[in-house]
Amino acid sequence: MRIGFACLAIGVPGTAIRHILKRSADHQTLSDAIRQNIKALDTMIEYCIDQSISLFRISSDIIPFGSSPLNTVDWQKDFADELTRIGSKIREAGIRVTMHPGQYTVLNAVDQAVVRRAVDDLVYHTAFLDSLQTNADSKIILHVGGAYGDKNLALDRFAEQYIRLPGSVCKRLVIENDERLFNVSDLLSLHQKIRVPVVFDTLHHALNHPDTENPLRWLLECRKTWSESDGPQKIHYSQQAVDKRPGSHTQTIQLNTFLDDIRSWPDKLDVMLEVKDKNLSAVKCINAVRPDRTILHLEKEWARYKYEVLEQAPDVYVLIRQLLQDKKSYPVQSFYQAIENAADREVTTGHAVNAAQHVWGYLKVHASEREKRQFENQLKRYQEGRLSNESLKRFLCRVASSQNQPYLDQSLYMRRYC
DNA sequence: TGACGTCAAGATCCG
DNA sequence: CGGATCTTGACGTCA
Repeated sequence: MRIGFACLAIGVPGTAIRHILKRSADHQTLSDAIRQNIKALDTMIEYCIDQSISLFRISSDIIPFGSSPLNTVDWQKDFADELTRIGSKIREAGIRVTMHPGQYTVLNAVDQAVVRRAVDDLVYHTAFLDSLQTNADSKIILHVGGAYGDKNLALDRFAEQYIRLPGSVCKRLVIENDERLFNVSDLLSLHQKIRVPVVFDTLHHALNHPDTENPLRWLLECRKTWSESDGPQKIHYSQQAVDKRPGSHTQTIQLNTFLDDIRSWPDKLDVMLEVKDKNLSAVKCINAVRPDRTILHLEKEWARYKYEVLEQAPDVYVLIRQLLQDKKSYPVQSFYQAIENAADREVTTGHAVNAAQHVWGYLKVHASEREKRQFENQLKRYQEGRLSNESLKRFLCRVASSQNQPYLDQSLYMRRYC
């Protein structure tokens, strides 16, 4: 089983995608952003290789206004060398990259102008994957679109538009069940007509399924829609956030639930996680399913999580340190269970002060007298409620960056503030 | 006409 | 002036 994540990596410097607003989308701005975004993709692929993540969704915003006449940049030509280089890296590492146009790309619309824009968008996504020269398993995932009062007519319109698409687009296009209109049964009937592979989305299925829910049965039905050249069957997996709108994704993947859910699944399967903490959940789930993992992998994870856990729950911090003492063990489930528990705690001022002082312990060695005074002052202001936790961390993050402390730089404690 | 989703750009506020 | 914090954007459908 391969497990991947979508679009952005938390706590990985240099992977942020730049977004451009319409009103500032001039040639130079777009060109600069595209150069930066392609560089960010390269960094992201390096990260995937380093973490042995073999499934990754590239953000549709990698080329801002990629399918709009607003974009006058000939990016395929201007960045051909770099794109080819990244593509080779992806192929050599055996990474499967995919893309997923959003809810606003509606191929089955009644309005022909909307259909034209949807086609343009699919052509753009295809052009991007083609520019990397990835093979046919590198897919573009699309929802069927709107119902317009008659689901069957809407499905027919999708099929009509599909057969008109350029072959290069069809080669990559796959369809996904959605949470409201088109369930997995609708998609399988569409497959009967146009042979397009079906991505099974577990949470959408739970919210919108045919008479029999039985997820495993439908997962296996969808499996039949994937041919050899399409690559391994791909599914989307997410969990429902409690007390949120049905369909809202959780902050992190609950590992125990995930392991329960995958128990009956075939081994040769690509699972794209849809979750707020992105790469963090991907690494977690990979560590839990791969047989080649050792406690060294958990220690590496601990280095990233520890200050965050210390801030949330010092007792859990102590517990995890004990958990990692036996170097012959591999307590992956208890380790992540403890981290998930810590994340559910309220951060108290006392704990936050304790964590900040702990981090400062590393920084003060190389800090200037001025920075030392600043820290004492910031900490005092935080304790008095005159400074936010965020501001305090931002200060620590600035000092850590200036000291070039990658260990702290990449700590999740700092992730939102660097 | 606003909700839906998403998160950074852009705007504005504040010391 | 620079950093912190709030608001908007960009898309199409549907209630």
